[in-house]
Order: sequence, then structure tokens, then C-alpha cells
Amino acid sequence: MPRVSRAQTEKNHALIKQTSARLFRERGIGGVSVADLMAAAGLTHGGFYGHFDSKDALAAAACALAFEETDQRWRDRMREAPDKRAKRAKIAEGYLSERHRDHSDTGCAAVALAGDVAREPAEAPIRAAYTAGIKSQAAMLADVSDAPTAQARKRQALVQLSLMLGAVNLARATKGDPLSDEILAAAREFLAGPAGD
Amino acid sequence: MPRVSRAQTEKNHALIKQTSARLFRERGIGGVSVADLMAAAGLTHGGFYGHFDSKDALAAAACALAFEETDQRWRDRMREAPDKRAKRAKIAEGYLSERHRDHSDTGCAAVALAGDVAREPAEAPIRAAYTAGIKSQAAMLADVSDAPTAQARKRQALVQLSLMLGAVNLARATKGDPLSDEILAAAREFLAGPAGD
DNA sequence: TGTACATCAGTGAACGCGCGTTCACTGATGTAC
DNA sequence: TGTACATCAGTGAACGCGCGTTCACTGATGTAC
Repeated sequence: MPRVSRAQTEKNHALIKQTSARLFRERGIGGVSVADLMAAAGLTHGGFYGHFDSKDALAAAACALAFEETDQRWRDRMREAPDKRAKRAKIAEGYLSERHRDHSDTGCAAVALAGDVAREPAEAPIRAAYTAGIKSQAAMLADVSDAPTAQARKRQALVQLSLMLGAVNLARATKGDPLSDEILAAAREFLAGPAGD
Repeated sequence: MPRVSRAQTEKNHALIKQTSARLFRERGIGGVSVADLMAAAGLTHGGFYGHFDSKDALAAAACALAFEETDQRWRDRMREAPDKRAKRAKIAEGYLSERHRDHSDTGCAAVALAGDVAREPAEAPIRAAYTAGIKSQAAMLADVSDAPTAQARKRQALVQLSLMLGAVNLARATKGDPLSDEILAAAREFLAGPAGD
């Protein structure tokens, strides 16, 4: 079984990253061991350090990948909507759905990793990846803002992002109680309403 | 040193809870060991199980206490403001301050613990404590809403809470980058502005 | 109020376990001729 | 195109460490007389 073709090695590398991007979002970085994620990728844990320098380095790479996935989904959704207002609404709708609340493993990286990243030390490599991901999301939302100035568009984007992230985070933490659905509904209604942009 | 007076035992019990409420908010539940928090309370780790059944049980008690502290601070702040609009603004101001972002140990329990609680299993005792805390905060905000119906007041409260929590969570995760301050400023301005209620 | 003793809060060593990381080894892959 | 061999991706045992929890022990506290 050892010594695998160059092509297979690259596939394994990508698979470890993809698997981690999913597991870290679902269970948190501390909630998944190196052995766990290598097993989920169909490998044994010893080979991990041939692919990444450390679990921290993988966390940064997986975070970046998770944001790429999220960005791609946002772009796809926006493409379906005719104008800026509809694009904003399309994103909010998906973000604030019960489906998104219940599937953090394939959901938005920003909300799934916020709590973990907030407690990482300043020099942890995942922090840079996370901040870059947030900037990308904010830029996408600012692009579909109707506000007159660049500053106002950015502010609107940051408010929409904060509200969506906060609502899903709260809905996940209160899941099992009727309040969880109410939080999502309140945020959905607010962003769809007349003041929702 | 062993066998301490009844009064001292109660003080120790309270101290363990207070210390945990602070440390859990700062480093997360998984980021503090039983030995850590007993040492921070000036005790040795072995005595812990005389006070609590398990770390999970303590986490629930500490979460409840952290919410009590937060509630008390909100009540104090609201008392200083003349009307509902000013009360809402007062809460938002403090919540979205750089000071609050930089001091999670004494800050709002809802944002500090959201990520941890979201990943706890349904039967974990901390989930009930957390949901109760959120309901209390939502009720306080609904009480100072100007909306005409009870449902609208609740929705407004849930939106304000989600936005505040999301903004501080994001600001903590992006701290060190100028974006962090911008997120807080955007949310502050939005909640102070004409549509901010 | 004073004495004799049972209680039990806190101590610190120990438990089994899982963690991130290292390393000697293996044998298919890739290369040199 | 075929053979000989060096490379190195993956294996699995082992490393030291810290975790949550248990437990025999200690000696001041609280109680019974």
C-alpha cells in the first residue's frame, strides 16, 4: 500500500483538505483530531505530516478552501437573480434557511469558524485565512448594494453579513427550542423588508 | 488545609463558578481544564467533584451565571437612559465598543459562548442554560422596543441581538485587521441611525 | 463551657485515554541506463 | 523496450503530554454529651 503515484498523492492532499474543511466546520477545529480526519480521508494518521507542517497549517488551508466553496455558492446564487436587490435577498434567503442552520459542514465558513478563530492567538495562520475570507464576502455583498457611496456600500455589506452570521450562530446554539426558528424568521423578514438594505 | 468551614465551602463553590464564568468566556469551554480553573480559584483539582458532578454540569452553571452578570449590566445601563430609544442605543453602544470586543471574559455570555454551545449535543446541560439566557436578553430588548405589536417587538429584539452578536463575533475573529473596527462602526452606525430600531 | 469524636472539604497521586507529532520501516513508483 | 535500483508516500508503533475523573488520605470543623 505505501508509495503511491504522483497523481494519487495530489488527490490525497486535496482530499485531506476537503475532508477537513467539512469536519472543522461541523465539529470545530478542536473537535476533530488528526487521526479522525485522516481516517475520514481513507488514510492512516502517520502520513499527515508528509502533506502539512502541522494541524494549524492544515486549519488555515481548510479555512481558505471552505471560504472558496462558500464564495462559489454565493456567486451561483447571485447569477440567478435579476438585480442587486434580488441578489442580496437570494443570499439572505439561503443563509437564513433552516437547511443552512442544520448543515454547518457544507455551510458558510464565516459562521462555522468564527468562534474558533476568535480565540486563536494573533499569529495563528488561520486568522489571516479567515480575515481574507470575510473581506471577500463583504466585497461580494458591497458589489450588490444600492447605496450611493463606496463607504455606504461597504457598511451595508458589513451590517448584512453581521446580522446573517449572528442569526445563524444564535439559531444553531438554541436549536431544539422554538426560538431558533423565530430568530431565523426575524432576520429573514428584516432583510426582505423595506429597511432590509 | 483540608476540611474548611461551611461558610468557606460556600465561598469556594461560588468562586469556582465565578472563575469558570470568566475563563470559559475568555478561552472557551474546551480551552480551560478542570485543573486550570481550580488553580485559578486557588484550589487543587481533586476537590472539584465535591462541588460539581462533572465539567459539563459546571459549564451549565457558569453559563447561567455569566448571563446573570450580563443581564445586570444591561439593566444598569438601561436605567441611565431616559426613554426606550435611548435605552436601546445605550445597550448597542456598549455592546459594539472596542472595549467589549477586547474583553470577552467579562463581556456578553451570548456571543462568547455561542460557538461552543452550537456544537454541544442536544442533551448537554449548557444548552438549556444558554437558551434561557438568550430568551432573557431578547425579552429585555423587546421591552424597550417601540414597535406596535408584541410580535414585532420580539422580532425587533431578535434582529438587534443577532446583529450585535454577529458584529462582535466577527470583530473578534478579524481583530488585528482594520476591518475589525469597521465592522463595529458599521453596526453601531446602523443601530444609531434612522432605521436602527 | 469543655471534651471526645465523627464528619467531610480539600489534597495530591493515580486511572485510562486521546491528543499532536515523530520515526523506522515497506514496497510500489519513477528514473537511469 | 527492458532491467536495476533509488526514491519517497503511506504505515503503524511509539513519544511525551494533558485531559476528565477517581480515590485513599488528612486534619480542622462541627456535633454530641
